[in-house]
Amino acid sequence: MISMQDIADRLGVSRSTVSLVLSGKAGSRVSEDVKKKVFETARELNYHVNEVARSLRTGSSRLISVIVTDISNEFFGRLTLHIQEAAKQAGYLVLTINTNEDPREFEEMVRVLLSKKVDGIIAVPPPGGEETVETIRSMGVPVVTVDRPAKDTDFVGIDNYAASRAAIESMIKDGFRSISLVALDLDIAPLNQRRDAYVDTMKAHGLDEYVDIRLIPFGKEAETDFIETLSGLRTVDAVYFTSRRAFTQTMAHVVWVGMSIPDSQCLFCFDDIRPYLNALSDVRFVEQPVKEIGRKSFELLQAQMQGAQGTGNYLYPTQIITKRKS
Amino acid sequence: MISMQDIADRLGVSRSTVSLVLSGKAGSRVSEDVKKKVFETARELNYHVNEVARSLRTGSSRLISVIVTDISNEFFGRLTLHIQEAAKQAGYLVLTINTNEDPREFEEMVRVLLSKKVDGIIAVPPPGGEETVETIRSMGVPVVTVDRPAKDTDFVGIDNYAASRAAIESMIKDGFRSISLVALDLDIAPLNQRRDAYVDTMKAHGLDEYVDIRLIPFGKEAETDFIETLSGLRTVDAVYFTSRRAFTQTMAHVVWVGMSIPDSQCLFCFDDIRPYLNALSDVRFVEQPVKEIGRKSFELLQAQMQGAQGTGNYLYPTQIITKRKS
DNA sequence: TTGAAAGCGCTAACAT
DNA sequence: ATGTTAGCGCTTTCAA
Repeated sequence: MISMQDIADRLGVSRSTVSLVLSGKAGSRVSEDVKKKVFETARELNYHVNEVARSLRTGSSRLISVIVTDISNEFFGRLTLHIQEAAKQAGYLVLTINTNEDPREFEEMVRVLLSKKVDGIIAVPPPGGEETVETIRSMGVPVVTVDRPAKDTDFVGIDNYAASRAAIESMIKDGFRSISLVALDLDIAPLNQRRDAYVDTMKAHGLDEYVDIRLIPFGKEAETDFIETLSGLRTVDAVYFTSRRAFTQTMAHVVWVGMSIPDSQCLFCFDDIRPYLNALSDVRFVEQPVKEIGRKSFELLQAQMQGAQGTGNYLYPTQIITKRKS
Repeated sequence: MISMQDIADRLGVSRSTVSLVLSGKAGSRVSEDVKKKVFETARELNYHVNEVARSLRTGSSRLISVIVTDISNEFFGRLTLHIQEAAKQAGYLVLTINTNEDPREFEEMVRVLLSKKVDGIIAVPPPGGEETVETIRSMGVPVVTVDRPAKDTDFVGIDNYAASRAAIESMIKDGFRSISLVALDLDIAPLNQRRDAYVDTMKAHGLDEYVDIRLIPFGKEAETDFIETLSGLRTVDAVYFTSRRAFTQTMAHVVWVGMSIPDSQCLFCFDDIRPYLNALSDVRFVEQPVKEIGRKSFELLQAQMQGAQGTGNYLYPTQIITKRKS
């Protein structure tokens, strides 16, 4: 492996001179002549800086981590994508981590990441992950939470309650009365808020009797798990899915249990299901500005890495998309 | 920051002793008494090993990279997930990279990764990325390609030609004759092979006159780009999408241009579209064993990291899933 | 304008 | 059973 020493030896200069030149910090401290020779020799020898050594010396790894619950979930995939784009611009590489909604995995991976000396962490904390977020903070490592807030940290997300209320009201306004809710059986803030807004809004409109909550067992795939969840769902006016995962899992199973979806039924999903717009007669969904959320979270992390305090909440507006088959 | 030296000072032993104990390499070389004290003190001081220093010293970063074209694409999201799971088991962290199908980004990021001293790279090479793969190899860094093969490297994927032929034959067998193909306008091996198999199979069955290829401009989102692609598509017996992205983009736009999908039409997609099974009358798709592909690619990388040569092709069988609305 | 020297935190060969 | 020492490749202060 070629090191700066090799270049220095070749040219009969010291390795500090080479370092100065190659890291662009030479300014007028090194003669143009020497500079040119250093660059030439570096190219000739096919020299590449060893970032590990640099990290050890400078104390900065130029590595951040994005911790999500499941990278194969399209929402988190996009979120990660946009954070990566922003990070790349700023010269950071990103370590992605999946916690699978497990606080122990979260904690374990954070420990590893801190050992790896990441410069910052953007996390979607799993249920019960609050202390781990606190650990990160207490180690003096910048941290931003996304999608689910945590105490005393920058948070970027949406107002789930308000967005969910708007969703329910859009359906009620169009005359749907018996609206059932389908959700993953998962105790996380966004899903809880969406559920609460559903209940409150239904009650506010005198539709108490139609409140109907069905939970999909999380992490299971067996068809039998769905039988109960789906039972009688055909007869309601509308179905409200509180996450895309809830929607796609239901859609994937609905057919296996011999169900079909009535043309008159309205399907409302929290999160983008644009590709389904054509296939069903009345589909609506809440769109989160995931690109903005991703970019903002990196921006906040970067601010913290430059010394900012970081205890703000940044809520983005959502949008309801509606399309009825004509 | 607490270092091994701090622990050594506290106990009046040398830091090599501490290192030996903490890295589990002590064996019988250090007395049980000292071992216990070292562990205790480490806990007390809340010591965590500095992996950067360790990497510099050992020459191994315990970091690998997964380079895909787009992490927000569900197929690649799942692939990444499964690689991460395998990597975590083996004690590696993974840096994910998006190339956006751009060979220049691919090359640039590989340069950065090599500087970061990653122990290995699993890549989905973008079109024109062959030399960059060669660069990785020439630097002596283990590399495995997935989804798209490259010369002289381990490759994991499927037999796209055979799978595509089987897809077309399944439709022909059921009496569909005018079968149109919709694909992303992208010059990459898997898509080309799927297209070739389509043409060949149609011809082999005397359906030359129905061969009809429609390309979706890659990376554009404007509705106008789809008008031409979709024109007249309503009248064919079946539509064959050579990737999920082609399918979802089409489905998302079909409705905006005032189209609908006839009940008699068969939609066939390369890649899992299970959630759509219910929504359309005759949907079929090719399923890739993405979990196996992911795990195998890490396994091969690991073998290379342990000294294996690595020039094998590993093709996995695919499966056709069919569901008609009853 | 350049060089010498120290040191980041760790490991491992070699002594004792 | 434990300590000494050298050094991984780099940056940075201080001296020349």
